[in-house]
Amino acid sequence: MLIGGIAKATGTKVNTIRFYEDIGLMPEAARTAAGQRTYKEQDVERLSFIRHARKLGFSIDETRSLLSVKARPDQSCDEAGDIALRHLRAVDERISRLQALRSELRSVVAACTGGEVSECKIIETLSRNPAASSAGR
Amino acid sequence: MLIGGIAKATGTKVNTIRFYEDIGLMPEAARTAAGQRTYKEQDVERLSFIRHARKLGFSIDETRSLLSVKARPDQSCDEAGDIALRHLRAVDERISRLQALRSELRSVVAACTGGEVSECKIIETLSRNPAASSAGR
DNA sequence: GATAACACCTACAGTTGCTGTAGAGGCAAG
DNA sequence: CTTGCCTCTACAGCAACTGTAGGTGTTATC
Repeated sequence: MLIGGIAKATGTKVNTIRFYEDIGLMPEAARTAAGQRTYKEQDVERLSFIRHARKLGFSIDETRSLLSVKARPDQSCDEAGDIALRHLRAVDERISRLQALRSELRSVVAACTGGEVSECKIIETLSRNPAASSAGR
Repeated sequence: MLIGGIAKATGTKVNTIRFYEDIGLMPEAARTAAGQRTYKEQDVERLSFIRHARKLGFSIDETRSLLSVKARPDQSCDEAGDIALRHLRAVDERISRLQALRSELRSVVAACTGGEVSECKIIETLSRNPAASSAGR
């Protein structure tokens, strides 16, 4: 199986696969005599795992950790649990932030009366000092 | 007022202000004889506007559009309304995606029994093919 | 055997929105 | 006149890819 095959099988772009190899997330692929990368079922599985983790929003580094946990099947999976829990908390926080943002945006949108800019509450709202309440991180 | 002053006044990093000038989001600042940038109240207001828009998640380009709408106070603010509405929709979508992701993550986390990796549902879950249901964008 | 079409190769620039660093020069206080 | 902080330019780096250029391999058809 060449790189295009594994790309299709996993829904990953070819360049992305080479990128994963560059950064060591995928192992260096075996090559044909002409230098083309070849892959086996094992590689497809690993790449699927990576893509799934990435879709769940795990960073490359977290994905790397999950992979290394996976590689030691006889040890405790607490580490994986930790990573996932930490990530869940981060997602929770992102959702709350986005929800707060949404409610502010909604009131901004509702304030648009369609009149002239000088009367437009959107522009007015944005012109007010935002730094007052939120602690910038 | 020098760049450090406006930086403090708006909670923006100095480098970020220079960056905004580079990309034309802030006008080229007037300079002292020695070449140091100087700012007036007007600039503080513009930068505050920008920061507020950015905190609401508007992209640099959207912010640029909002600024140009702001600059024409005698015209209709429909354009600003459009931008804000489009952005609201995008935020809505991001929230739904994150919520879906969260529920998947929750079940992943709940599946961790603390035992060995070979029994760990986290690793198992991630190993399953993720491409089945979700239409990648 | 020639040619076309397509997959693959390396290497690197570009994306977004900054942030950090290096090395040099300005400016007020002691 | 030195110390210490501010400012300057110019550029590298972050995440996580994506896209491009310019070249080579492979396969199918004529």
